[in-house]
Amino acid sequence: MNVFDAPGITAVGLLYEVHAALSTRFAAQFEEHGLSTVEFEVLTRLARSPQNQLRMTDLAAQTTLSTSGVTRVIDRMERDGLVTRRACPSDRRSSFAVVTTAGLQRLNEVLPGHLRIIEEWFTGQLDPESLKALVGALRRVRDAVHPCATAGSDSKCDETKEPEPTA
Amino acid sequence: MNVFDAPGITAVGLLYEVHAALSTRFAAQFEEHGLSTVEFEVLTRLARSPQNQLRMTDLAAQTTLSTSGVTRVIDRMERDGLVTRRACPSDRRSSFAVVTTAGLQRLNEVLPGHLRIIEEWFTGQLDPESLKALVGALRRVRDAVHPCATAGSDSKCDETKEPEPTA
DNA sequence: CGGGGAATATTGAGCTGGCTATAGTTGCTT
DNA sequence: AAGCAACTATAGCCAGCTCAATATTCCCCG
Repeated sequence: MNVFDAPGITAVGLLYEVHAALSTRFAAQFEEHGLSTVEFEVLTRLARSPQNQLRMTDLAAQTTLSTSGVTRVIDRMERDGLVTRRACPSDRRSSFAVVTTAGLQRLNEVLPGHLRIIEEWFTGQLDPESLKALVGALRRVRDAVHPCATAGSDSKCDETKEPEPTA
Repeated sequence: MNVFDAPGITAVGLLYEVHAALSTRFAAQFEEHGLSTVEFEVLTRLARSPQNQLRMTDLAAQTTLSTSGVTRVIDRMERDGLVTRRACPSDRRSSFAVVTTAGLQRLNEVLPGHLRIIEEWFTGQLDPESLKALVGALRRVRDAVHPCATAGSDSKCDETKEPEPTA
């Protein structure tokens, strides 16, 4: 009847609802372990990077934060002992954020519950074919609207840009 | 090999990526018309409500904002002439937010482009069967993790809680 | 070499939203 | 009928983020 019932609106609305529900649930579990969502994201990104480290700029590119946002979240996490800063030997402008053993341990405390929630709230709700269809459709959309897609052969978008882990 | 390649992580990561890409694109278009994402969401919610109005509390329940957040966004939108406050005749504690004709006009300026972006970035990337599968899967997850689902027969979750329009 | 433009991280200023307290209102209960 | 608990909107305070400005460093090109 009205525009708000358009199929596209419904689909996007569902996507937003699921995203919001998952985000809220994830955040609640992160908080049980004294982490915010961005802190978990930073830990994850660092832990899956070579030598458990990433330049501030690259960390910003892999998260939803600006570079100044990264500076501040690393400030907090360094204060809490989860990461440290390390000067880049080859470029004195850059500095690395390195996850500490305490940071890795914190991540290991959080991950099992995180995976359990994903299973309980998301993947476990779908039979394998539906999940495969969902992932396939999302991947197609992602590939089509990926920042690289619109920027053409932008070299900034190299293969190191992985799907965001969960946050 | 490592935990980050678990299927659930990949699926959630894709969901987050698509959500982030759409959010960013939507926000850019909203900004062309001088609206923020929450302002668009408020306009949409009001416009699809009876008499173009909603109590502050109900508006908060239908958005991602707290009640004080709603107070403030309505402050800004009232200042910009998009909505007005109206006292509730039957309950002097409540007040309605009512969308003005200027607000409706602004919404009508934004919506066509919004729908076009949804088509271009999302639904248009999928063949009809894939889109149907995607919507079906999302709906199943949504129904399973919907706030009402965990709260049991919580009367606060009535049928007026629709899928979020797009933001 | 050496200068100008790009890149990098950080800081300050400002905006936005949540949490909590508060004041006013309602309606139930005894 | 009175009191009390719940509800409603708002204001104060604070956390976290982005944007713009800044200082330092790198690189390219003459």
